[in-house]
Amino acid sequence: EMFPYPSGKLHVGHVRNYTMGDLVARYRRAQGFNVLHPMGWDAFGLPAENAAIAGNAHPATWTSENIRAMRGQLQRMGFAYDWSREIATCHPEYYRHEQKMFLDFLAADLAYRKESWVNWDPVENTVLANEQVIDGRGWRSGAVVEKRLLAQWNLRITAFSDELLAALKTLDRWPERVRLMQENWIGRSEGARVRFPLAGHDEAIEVFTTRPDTLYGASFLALSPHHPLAQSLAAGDPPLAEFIAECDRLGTSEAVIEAAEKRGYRTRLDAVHPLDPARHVPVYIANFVLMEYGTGAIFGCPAHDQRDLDFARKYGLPVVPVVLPPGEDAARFAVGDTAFVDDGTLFNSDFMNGLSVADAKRAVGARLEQLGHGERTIAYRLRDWGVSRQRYWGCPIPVIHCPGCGIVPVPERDLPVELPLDVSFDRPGNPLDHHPTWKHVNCPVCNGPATRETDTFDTFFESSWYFLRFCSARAPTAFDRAAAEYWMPVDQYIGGVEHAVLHLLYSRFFTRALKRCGYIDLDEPFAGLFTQGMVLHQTYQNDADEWLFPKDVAEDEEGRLVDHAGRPVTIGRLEKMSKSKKNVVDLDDIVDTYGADTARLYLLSDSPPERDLEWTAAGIDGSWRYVSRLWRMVSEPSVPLPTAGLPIPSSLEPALATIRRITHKTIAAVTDDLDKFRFNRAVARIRELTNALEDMPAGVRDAGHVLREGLETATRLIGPMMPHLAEEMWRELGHATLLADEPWPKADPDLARDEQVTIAVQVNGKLRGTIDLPRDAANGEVEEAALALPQVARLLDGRMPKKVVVVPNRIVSVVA
RNA sequence: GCGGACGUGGCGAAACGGCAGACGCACCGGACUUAAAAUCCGGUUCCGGCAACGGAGUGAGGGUUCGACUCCCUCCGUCCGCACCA
Repeated sequence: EMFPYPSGKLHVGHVRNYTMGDLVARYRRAQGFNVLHPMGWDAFGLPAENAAIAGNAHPATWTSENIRAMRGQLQRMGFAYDWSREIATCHPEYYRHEQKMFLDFLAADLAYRKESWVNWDPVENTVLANEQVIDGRGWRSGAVVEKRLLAQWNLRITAFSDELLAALKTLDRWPERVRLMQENWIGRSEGARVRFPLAGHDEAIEVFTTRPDTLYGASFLALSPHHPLAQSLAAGDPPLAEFIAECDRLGTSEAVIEAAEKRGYRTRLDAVHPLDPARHVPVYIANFVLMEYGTGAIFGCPAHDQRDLDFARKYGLPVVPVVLPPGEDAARFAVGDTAFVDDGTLFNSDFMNGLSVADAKRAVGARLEQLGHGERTIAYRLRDWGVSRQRYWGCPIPVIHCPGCGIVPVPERDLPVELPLDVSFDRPGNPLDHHPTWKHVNCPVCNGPATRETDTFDTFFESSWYFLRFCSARAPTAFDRAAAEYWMPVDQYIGGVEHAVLHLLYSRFFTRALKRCGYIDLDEPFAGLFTQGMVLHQTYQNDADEWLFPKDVAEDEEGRLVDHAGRPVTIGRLEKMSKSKKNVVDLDDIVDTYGADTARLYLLSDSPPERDLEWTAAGIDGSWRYVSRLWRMVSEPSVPLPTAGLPIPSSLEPALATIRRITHKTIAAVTDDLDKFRFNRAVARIRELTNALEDMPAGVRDAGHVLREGLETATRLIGPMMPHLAEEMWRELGHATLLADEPWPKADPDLARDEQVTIAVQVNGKLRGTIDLPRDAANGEVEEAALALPQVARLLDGRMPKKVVVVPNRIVSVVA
């Protein structure tokens, strides 16, 4: 399972995740697999630092106290982890290894420092993510966010764009949804780079396009405000500088972009059409062109791109169609308010005239390459991963800034660069910057005065390789290669879908980067992935619009919902459990009241594991009743049980044979369900078995043998789900061994096979009755029995059926 | 806008193309109890019928098939991801 951030307390969502993982681990172990089931702590992160700023505790203390509390909760739930492999990423014994990895990435050109445009909050003195900018203002400070060009460390994930995309096909045990999300995120587009020379200058503007076939329809060029050329033009053009500054003020969040009007600034430059030097097109700076994608410049073909069309209409630029829709007349076709973006036949396009879009792309690509004006290429949406954070509670980035030597990596012998613990949080900004001594060091090259990098790694850095550390958690190196190659890849990974393009993509990249640096021969970290649903709960609000905890809501005498002050309470939406909405249940309360097993069983039984689950008081009560019933069945059996281990007599009363059959069918069905992650079905099958055992006929010879087999089977099958009670049941049934060490039961196919089968009979597709026959009866016999049914005979009314289809042991379909 | 998933009783849900609603929640009736809780027994898709039984039914409409919750097409709805990506 994905390891948790030690936020303070385990919540029910965690428990659902870990219950599934524990079930899989225990089930596979019982099947004889060598199972590694580790647990650890993703221990760096913002909440710890915020707690420190609020004056509560030092991040290190806060984090280790949370770990202690949550470890206790995990143990109370009975999750079978190998605690000897426990890791916390905030320990130098852990993060020193990723500092070494970073140095290796630097050497391999997989890490680099680059200036990039970021959202800067001038009050908090830190970079903000796009999500943290609301209406152009910092979400906490309310200050207008500035765009700043800042030097940040990046990991070159784009070096693996094509590999990461192509290898998705090999991840056949991943949810389709997650693979699609990664595919879209990587965003591969085939197209071409085209160079437009600038009229009267030696320079050229390079654009990226997926539609080089529409090149003859070009009527303008547009550059991103951050394009180097735009920046240099702005130096001698104050209105342009103002235009660019205005674009920057708007920020880059999607909501802002959505609302922003498309605007352009006409530069004094014109570009020469690469295929027709006589034609010149105007060059604009436009607010909708992204510097981060393609080349930061586009050519506009209004007839065949809606956005370009809108821009052209606004600024009065020509609209020249070059792709003729099927069935249109070339002489009369004109573009109105809607650009034509589909396939058609090229026209107005010189050598491409008459070609399809696909053929024209090939033709123009070849021509551009021949002329040296461009080349076919592939663009990706994926951008390199910026890992610098202006935060204290993270792994120090192991580099030194020397005024003489520039950026100098910390020599390996000086690792780890330990995070100092004697810091203060009384000033805004990064405590590492204010620390009196920590950042001042001598340059490892020239020995002159220098300073440490005070940014720390994004915490996704730690979680990108922790699974490797688990394979040999106390190794002096990052991991023991042989151990890692024995265990990896992770056979079954379980976690939330929210990491589809974060942790799960970063880890895939990291594994490949480590391979390139010679750490391990491994491409993919996670062979099997399962994304479980969230745990939801009703929300409650009183008439003062205050959110209420479920346990603070009660019913008054008239059955209305009220809070503790008697104010009326309304039921809100079903939502993911969250502290802010207070729709949470306290795990310790649940375990105190019902026990860990009841909680585990409930989390497995009510919904399919990939779907969201609503937590209800009635639901947990229901599981508790079943847990109690199971114990009663074992501790007060309805029929006296023979001693454990005696053979079951081979000839049994038919009623007993039926129960044995159900027992063995249940083994087969539950095994299949667990293999396919259908945990809710597995629980239902076990309940069916126990229902059948409760109907055990009294006073029949050998009933005790059959009941014992049934109860032992139920105990073994349910063991991985609720291990505590299962061990008690196993002992109560007279065994001295640990159930956890018992092998998984095997179904006996001979005992599971039905002797009699019930066959449905349809007439004209409608069910009209059933017939009971011995298993595998001859088709003719089955047909005869079906036609002999009075209901069938009545419908046939003496006629011969037109057709009879017999599906052995299942159904007879009569066409009258 | 692009991509994807999902629509089944009052509710959570089951159903290799083969008896729709397993299992559970809730509810209704009964037993036990002075009473309640717990427990046990029975019922519970809808319509008609005392019943046997008949009819309808898996978001809507069409199609393929002896047979469709399941496969195909169109539409409606809900949810999720991405999105000025050139």
